[in-house]
Amino acid sequence: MTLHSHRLTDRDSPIADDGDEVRFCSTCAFSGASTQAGYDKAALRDLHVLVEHVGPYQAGAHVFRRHDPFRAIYAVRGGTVKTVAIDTEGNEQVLGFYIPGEVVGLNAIYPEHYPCDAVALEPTYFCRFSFSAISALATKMPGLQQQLFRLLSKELGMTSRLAGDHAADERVAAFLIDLAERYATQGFPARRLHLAMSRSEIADYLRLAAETVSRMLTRFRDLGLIAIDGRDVEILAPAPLNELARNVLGR
Amino acid sequence: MTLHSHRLTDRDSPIADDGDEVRFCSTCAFSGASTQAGYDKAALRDLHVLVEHVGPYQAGAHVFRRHDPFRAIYAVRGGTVKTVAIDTEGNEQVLGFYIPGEVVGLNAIYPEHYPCDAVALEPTYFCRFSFSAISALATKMPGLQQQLFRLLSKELGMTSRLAGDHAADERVAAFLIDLAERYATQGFPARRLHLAMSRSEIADYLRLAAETVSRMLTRFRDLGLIAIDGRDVEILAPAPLNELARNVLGR
DNA sequence: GCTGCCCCTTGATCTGGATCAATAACACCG
DNA sequence: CGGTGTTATTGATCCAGATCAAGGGGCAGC
Repeated sequence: MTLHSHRLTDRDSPIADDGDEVRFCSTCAFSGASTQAGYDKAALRDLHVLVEHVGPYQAGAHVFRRHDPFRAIYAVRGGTVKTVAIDTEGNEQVLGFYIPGEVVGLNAIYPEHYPCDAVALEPTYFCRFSFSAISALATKMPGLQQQLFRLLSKELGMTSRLAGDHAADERVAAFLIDLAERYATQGFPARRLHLAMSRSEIADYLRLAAETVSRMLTRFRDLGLIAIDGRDVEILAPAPLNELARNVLGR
Repeated sequence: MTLHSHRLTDRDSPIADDGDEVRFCSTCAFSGASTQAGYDKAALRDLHVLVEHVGPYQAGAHVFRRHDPFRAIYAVRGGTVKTVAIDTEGNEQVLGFYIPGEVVGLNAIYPEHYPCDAVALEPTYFCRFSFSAISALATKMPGLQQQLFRLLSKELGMTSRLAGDHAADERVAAFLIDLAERYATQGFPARRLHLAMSRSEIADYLRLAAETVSRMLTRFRDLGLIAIDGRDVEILAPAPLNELARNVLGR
């Protein structure tokens, strides 16, 4: 039905048609910005004008690197990205995974340099927005300003929930539930999901060992909560998973 | 020299004089907003008009509670606050400590309800800003908008650094260094700090047990890195502490 | 000055998840 | 196809920090 669910089944045309700008934007992270506070045609055109479509970035390619000067934020159009901070001992710390409709780079506003790397996990396309341009535009478009505030606040909430000390099973359950919900928001089926990231990347995100993630998934499978086929996961029993995830997701 | 350092030595007059609005604002979280993009006198007056001075909140008093509808953000004027999320098992999860010049409540923008409690740790005063009013004003005052973005992004960075998996000694060192630096930013002496929070609150913030925090402080003392007198801490050897804190603080 | 209540420290044990180690299941490619 | 590198699973052991337990110390109220 939507562009995104279409993409899931048609890997040969992985991005939305750029021709129809308005329809394109309805699937994007800033869709709410225009419709919210009354539809300002001119402002909406400004938003479309300042966007640059970039990609594809192949799996493993860097979208930006730590210490690069902050210029732009990236809305994922298709594909998946991770943001990673690598500490002095070389441990990878995954800060987040971003799927279509989500925005990468907001944590660079304050330091004015990206504090982490952004790496594509599969061929990935973005809308790139110059931050100075989009914040200038936000001045004329209260809905856009509001949307930026909301995006930042949302990510803040997500990050602090992840920061809590939770048992491994709760973390893994929360990861699955959260990802499934985010895909659902973008119009993907809510029960089946494809993990673009490795077990070890999930572990680096959840602050667990890859072995622990694997064990938890196996346990969930043995309990009949999920079905696993490599990186394809089907959620069979959302209720008990939600129960596990509850504390992590703050409900 | 500044109002804040004055307060440290004069506990009887714990807040800045409200009479001199401009001087007051020069110590506040939004000081950069006005001076940044050219000084707009009218806009600055708007900012002063929309602020409400609230407090004191006594130690233990709630500033807002989880699930309260989000209306305002609070800039700490004097005192200390913690934000806390309490999970279903009753474990306290401290999300942050806020000292004068810092802003509480930004994580409520997206959910539109406060996702945590805010509790004063000592008698505490705030500037309260209606969020709808301040974001409306931000539209006319690019510097203010920028400041809000920066505050959100800064907190995002802080939270995700805390979320990393770091050893207990690294966490505690980072806590001390970070707090000392934040006090220093506000004009307090950089080497001596008074902890407004208990060991157990520090532990709930760092995701450690209170006993572990205590042991780490003792270890640092035995190593000659700090001097401890109850809740007063003096940093004797910043270099090794910084070294420990490095990975946590992302340097 | 005494009493009760926290908060803090210190010591002794326990445990969840990390780490180490060994296969197993792939995917890619010549 | 089989070979090779990568990713995932499963089992065995270990350890940092949690938990349990027992004082010690400050301070408010009486």
